[in-house]
Amino acid sequence: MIKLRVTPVDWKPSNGLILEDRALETVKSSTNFYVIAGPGAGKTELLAQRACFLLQTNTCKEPRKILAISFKKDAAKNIEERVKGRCGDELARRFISKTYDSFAKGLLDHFRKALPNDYRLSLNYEIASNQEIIDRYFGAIRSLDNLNVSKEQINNLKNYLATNKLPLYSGSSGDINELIYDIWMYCLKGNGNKSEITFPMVSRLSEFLIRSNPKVRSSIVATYSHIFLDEFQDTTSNQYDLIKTCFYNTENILTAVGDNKQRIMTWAGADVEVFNKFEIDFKAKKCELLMNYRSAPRLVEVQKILIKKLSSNEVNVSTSEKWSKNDGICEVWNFNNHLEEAKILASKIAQWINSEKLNPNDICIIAKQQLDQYCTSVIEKLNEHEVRARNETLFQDLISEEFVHLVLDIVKCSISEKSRDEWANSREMTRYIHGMSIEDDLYFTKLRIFDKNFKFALKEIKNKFSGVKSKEDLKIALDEVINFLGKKKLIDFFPQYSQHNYFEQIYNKLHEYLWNEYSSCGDWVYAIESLKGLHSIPIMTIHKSKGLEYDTVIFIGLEDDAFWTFKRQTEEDICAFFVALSRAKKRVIFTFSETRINNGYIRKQRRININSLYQMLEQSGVVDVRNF
DNA sequence: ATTATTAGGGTTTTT
DNA sequence: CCCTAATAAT
Repeated sequence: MIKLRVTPVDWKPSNGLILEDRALETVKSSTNFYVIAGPGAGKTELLAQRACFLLQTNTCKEPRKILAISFKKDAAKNIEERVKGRCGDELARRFISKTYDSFAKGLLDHFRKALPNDYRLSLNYEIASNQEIIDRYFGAIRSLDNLNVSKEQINNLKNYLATNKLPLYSGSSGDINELIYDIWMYCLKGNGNKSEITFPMVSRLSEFLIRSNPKVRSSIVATYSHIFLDEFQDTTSNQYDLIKTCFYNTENILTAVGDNKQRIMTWAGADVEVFNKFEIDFKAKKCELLMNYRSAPRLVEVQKILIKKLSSNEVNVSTSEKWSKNDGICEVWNFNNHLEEAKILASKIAQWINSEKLNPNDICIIAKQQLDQYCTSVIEKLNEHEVRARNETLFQDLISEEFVHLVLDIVKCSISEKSRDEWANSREMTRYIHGMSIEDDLYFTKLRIFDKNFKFALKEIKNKFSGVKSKEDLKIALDEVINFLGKKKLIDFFPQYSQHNYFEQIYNKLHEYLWNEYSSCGDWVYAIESLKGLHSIPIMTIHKSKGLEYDTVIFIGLEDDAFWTFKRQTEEDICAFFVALSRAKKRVIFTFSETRINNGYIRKQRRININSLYQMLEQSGVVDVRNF
């Protein structure tokens, strides 16, 4: 096979994308770098371009790889797709995009036997939540009585479990260190010889085994020549320790990107100092980007006021040339009560969808938290306008599963001829699952047979799905898909499904949710698209919205009650507000309602504690709308 | 049995 | 912060 190589000097960003000079420098950099850039600056795009540069110029020398680490599965998927799209599947095979947890767990599973004796883990260990482990420990092993530990320490116990590097200090009888040590030992010993640990513990074990085995470490160092770290501002000490143990004082080149003004996870353990640590430990150079390709100029003006407040220096953010100077709408809408709010929002949204030809998923409804309390009425009123809106949280864990995607792709391309992407994806995926390798001498013969079987299976699947009359029928049809893939092969390919009932849980949920969609429209293609969220307005918390963008954002409830943490963590809450605001490309509406139902009580809403947020809006010329 | 006090929840991802 | 549920005190 001929491989086209580009010299670093000749290399140009693909898709005609223009990068700021500084960004281009980072893309081609051969030193450790960190990129600080606000919303819409193209941080992820920069990483994708850099991956293309490294692969296309063979700066990341074959067969070495690029390791990209993100927090969320969809973010990891997103950057992987961009790289595939830019430089093709062949080169993208050396681009490994993972979440922190899958990276840590992958290492642990591969090198489990190299764990130091005291921290041996059973072969088929299980993942549990912090709370589960703590509850079970105090339920079965120990009472709280004979402990020399404060109440606060007990409350924060779940945060302490994986705070420190291994090996643990075993403490003295009854104190916090001994307690933590004992819980660790309880987890490792586990239930009937099956260890049970949490994800943060996975990370700690992984870090420990790499630190204590130079050979393991050097194999990681040799595998990856370049490392990308996305959303770096939210990195915890635990995660940073793992990265540092792997790559400190090596030839590997690291690139971290992030934005301190979008740090909204310190309450969950994000390390405020992480960029400084990175700068010192890895002698990393800093690069600041000052473009906002996402938001219209009026919205960027509002963002600038917040940036000034958060960083106490003026930042001159530029906007994309596609906008006119006065583009962008930011308003506060005031209502007497939540029903009036729901009614007016729904009719306005329906109007936008019709007059501006927006898709429902060009619009996002955001609340600080407790989506049921803030958004139920709007959903009802939107339904009256035949606009669907849904709490995205309820679907996220389902639709982010690779296996769910595969099943939906297979069903869609069996039903509809116009599904080339789905066909190509599911064919490739199924080939992998069935263990077909291009290195096999009989590959092409096998491929012919495979394609024949695949075609036949699609036909069978189509028949089954076309005949579905009830929820039970759907189960039979889905089983047909699983049988074709082979449940065992599926589990071998996606080892996470070997956890005791993880697979069943997801499969049952898929069955139920897909049935709900199908029974309301009677069309499989539409049902699948709906399940993926293509026909509804997503509703989410600020935290979920991080990293996403929409034409229009409606933030419901810019009120004291929603920002009950404001006094305690003012800066973090201003960041949260900034994140919500900066999701919008063209228009963002904040609502304030004089009263709101909370747990069945009508509560008067105020804007006293969060007055500084309103001041900033006012300062940037945002108007309070009262009459509609 | 009634009232006073206290603790907990509410923003998160991950195989 | 501010509501609820559980527990303690009267």
